[in-house]
Amino acid sequence: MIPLSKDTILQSALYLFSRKGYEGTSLSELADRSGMRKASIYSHFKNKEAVFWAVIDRAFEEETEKLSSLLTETAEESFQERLNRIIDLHVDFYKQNDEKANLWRRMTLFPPEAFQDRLQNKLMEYEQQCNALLEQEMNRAIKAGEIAAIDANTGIAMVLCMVDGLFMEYSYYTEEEFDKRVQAVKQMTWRAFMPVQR
Amino acid sequence: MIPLSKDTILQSALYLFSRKGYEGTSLSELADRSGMRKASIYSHFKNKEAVFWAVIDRAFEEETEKLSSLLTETAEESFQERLNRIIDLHVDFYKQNDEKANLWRRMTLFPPEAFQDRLQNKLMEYEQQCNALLEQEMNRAIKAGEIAAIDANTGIAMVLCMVDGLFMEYSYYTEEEFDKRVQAVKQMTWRAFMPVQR
DNA sequence: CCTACCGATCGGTAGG
DNA sequence: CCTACCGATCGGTAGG
Repeated sequence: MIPLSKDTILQSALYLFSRKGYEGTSLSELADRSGMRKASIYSHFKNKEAVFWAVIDRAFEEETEKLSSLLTETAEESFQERLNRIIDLHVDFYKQNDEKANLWRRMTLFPPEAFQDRLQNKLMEYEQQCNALLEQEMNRAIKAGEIAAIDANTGIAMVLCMVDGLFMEYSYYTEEEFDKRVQAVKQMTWRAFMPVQR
Repeated sequence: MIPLSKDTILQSALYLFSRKGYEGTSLSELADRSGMRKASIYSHFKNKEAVFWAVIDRAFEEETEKLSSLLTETAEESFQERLNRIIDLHVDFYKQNDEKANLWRRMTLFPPEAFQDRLQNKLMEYEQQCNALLEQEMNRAIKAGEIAAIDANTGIAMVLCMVDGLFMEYSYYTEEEFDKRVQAVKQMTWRAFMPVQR
């Protein structure tokens, strides 16, 4: 459906934008990597900005889709299982989509100035979905006595903070060290939620 | 001690590097902001790279100093207090040194390619100190029965992950929303550590 | 601290 | 998809 050479440009752009950022990637690098001359990129995209949005829109679509499938597919599972699932969804994303995860990291923290607002909107949409999944699940688990009676927003804030922390840490620890951290985080997160006698 | 105009360049460079990154900052911008011509920067620094390391070295020195004072000053306090202190040390840093914190964020995740190794070393030094403080304190608190008998490395991993998560979140939430998250994180972190009967 | 300049590279266009 | 080109800007230097 998408012409071969256009798709090649998009793949090369994902690679380069994730490693060098938008401003740090030149159209001639992009052309080299795509096996054509710089000017030829303009037969597929209006300008550099259009390449950017094509890459970003595609990446966001794929991830929001994954999250909403998780939402429907795991409706029957326990809180602890579902909690681990949402952590794993993110951890697997960091591990298996190295380039896309790194692009996400860049766009969250250091968006190109001119694109900041439009990117912020896209990120908020994603976070809303994540929040909804967790809130619904948390309230259900509290009622069932499966976890302690914590304020749902407090619990959600903590889970998302752990996910964000792992997100950062993945890019500067070795894979072995990172896996230890994921285990530690799951264990301690569950300790924070489990019901206790006081 | 440091000549006025040299210090002005360093301040401007911190401002610009934190907002636009190293490669994204041009020497002419830096000159404009410092109230001089581009060529004049070369009377104070050998080249752009030398400006970079002057900014970075200064920022790291200040932060490692703060951490080691905390280590000695709070020796008498309880685990929960000291845990909150180390979270606050970082949160206050994000809030009160906006530019420096943002520079730190950039250098952790997206270091300029050529400087990556030297930066990694500096960051590891800092993390070692943080680790040492927490490990010593955690083992003491476990022995005293003040917290549950968790593996120290597991506990440390969780605290650092929360701090890293807040680090990311500070740059994309409003201050009000962020403060709520800090409170939530402190509360849930303590729940994960407190001793329980099972 | 300045003016005046260097070669290299940037994003983008003309015209085919 | 190409060759050939544009004005603007980059980091850095000469010489004062």
